[in-house]
Amino acid sequence: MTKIRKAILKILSEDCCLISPAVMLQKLKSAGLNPDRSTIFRELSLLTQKTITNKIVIGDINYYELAEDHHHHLVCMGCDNIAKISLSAHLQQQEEQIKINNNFTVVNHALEFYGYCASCQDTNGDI
Amino acid sequence: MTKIRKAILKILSEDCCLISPAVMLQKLKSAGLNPDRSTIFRELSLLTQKTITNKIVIGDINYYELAEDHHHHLVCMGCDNIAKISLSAHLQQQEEQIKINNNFTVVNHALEFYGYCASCQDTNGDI
DNA sequence: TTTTATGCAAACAATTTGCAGGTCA
DNA sequence: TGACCTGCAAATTGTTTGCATAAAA
Repeated sequence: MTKIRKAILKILSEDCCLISPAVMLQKLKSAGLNPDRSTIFRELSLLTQKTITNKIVIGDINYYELAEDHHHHLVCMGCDNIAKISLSAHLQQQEEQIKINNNFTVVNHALEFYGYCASCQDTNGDI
Repeated sequence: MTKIRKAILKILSEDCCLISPAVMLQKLKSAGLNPDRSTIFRELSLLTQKTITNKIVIGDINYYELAEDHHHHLVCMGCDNIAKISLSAHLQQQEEQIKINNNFTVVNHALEFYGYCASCQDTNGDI
């Protein structure tokens, strides 16, 4: 448990939602650390390998989030903002069906909704 | 409507599921064309921009698929195979709820389930 | 002390861009 | 013709790797 790893885990738990390697680097710098980029890539992929974090790709950017805090995302195509929502209960049903119908054991899922948030709906007229 | 664009659309409709830029290049070569990589990137992002295709990222690989043939994916973490399934009816309900609860207008979504297919379950014991 | 993590520099791969020439309507 | 498409080469970005040093167990 090194300084950098501890700081990364702290940032992940505070920021609670998605964070990219680049932003992680910024935040570590703000916290007084100055790690190499490669260290961050190595650390985040290690954490993902250990299923402590999940990796999610949205619009060409790789994001990481704590696996324990599972949820889904509303991605605004107007302002690129990403909000959280949670539909896990419904998907759990689906996953049971998938086990039965497809003989496929689901261990994880990713669900993103793309569209327009309240303010971008206004900007673009009534979509 | 150029030769290359026509060929790309043909390949997309035949292969029906996900296709990466690299594989698209291979298939175009098999079809007797020899386009530059940049042409493929340009073409696929143009098609995506026109919402003719959707871009999906699974395991660090960018895939494209025809938007009209919408479905979801079962991604096997053992053998990396990707299968299609469809749960659209169920998600439509969710999208209406999102409109009401979050004032967010959904125009598209991506849903991938990660887990183990029938044969990989056997290989890994009873997961 | 033995393993594991880190920084640095170099290597890599996928994608993007500028530009000049070619193609399509 | 005028707009768009294409190939080529170069640039850019995000990520990975090898190796020597430093820190952790």
